[in-house]
Amino acid sequence: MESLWKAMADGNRREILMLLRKKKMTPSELAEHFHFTSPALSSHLRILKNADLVTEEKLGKNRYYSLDERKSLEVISFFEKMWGYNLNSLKEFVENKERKKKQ
Amino acid sequence: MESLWKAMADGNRREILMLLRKKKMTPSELAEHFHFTSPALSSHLRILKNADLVTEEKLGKNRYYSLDERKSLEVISFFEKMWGYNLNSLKEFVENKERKKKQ
DNA sequence: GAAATAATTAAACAATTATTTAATTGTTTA
DNA sequence: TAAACAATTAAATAATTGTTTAATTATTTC
Repeated sequence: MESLWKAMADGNRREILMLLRKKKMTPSELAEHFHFTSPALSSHLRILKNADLVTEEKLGKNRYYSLDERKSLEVISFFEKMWGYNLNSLKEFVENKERKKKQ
Repeated sequence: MESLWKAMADGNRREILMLLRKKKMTPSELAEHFHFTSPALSSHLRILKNADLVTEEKLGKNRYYSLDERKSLEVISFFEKMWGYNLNSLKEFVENKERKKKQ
């Protein structure tokens, strides 16, 4: 839990996660979107991996990183507990948003 | 958004938030649950306040801190966007959890 | 098997964040 | 109005995190 929050606390790392939403990517591909060196990127990816926010897959000389969905549930349930969102009010929240979208 | 994540990244601050779930509290009351000095506590409270996670209310020589619910929605919708939870799958997630609870 | 590529780890340095001690502000009450 | 209390701000120090350069590992290709 601790490592998850620390991992999310950095804006660059959140951006990496956003980039990984649609497809798995190698560090080289990711690097095109940032200004730091590859060791810096590597370090961010390791932090995300230790927090189970991404998974790593070796293929020849490339490594592919992709989003790991499991952790998001953990964070959402933390927020439920935190703000006294019981499940019903979270459901209401979702439904309200749906209503707004349709307008 | 940035300050929100930074604020949540610290375990002590998350604990403070947990303590504030049920009732508003003064720094002195909060201090009973922690080992750090009051300036340290003060600093954490300021960080939480700047992130709009708590509100402050002055009453005589006391100050009461309470949870500010608004921000939680912001984080939840970030997670929705991030993990491609569209609202329906979030609703499903909620409903699955409800089902499990009833068993 | 040498050269090129992809990515990492190690070590040093820079920057940020957290904690403490000391001093200060504002409020109550004797 | 002086003493006590609640909490804060300021300044210094300690601890953690992030970034860089340099060296290393693993894989492919010529």
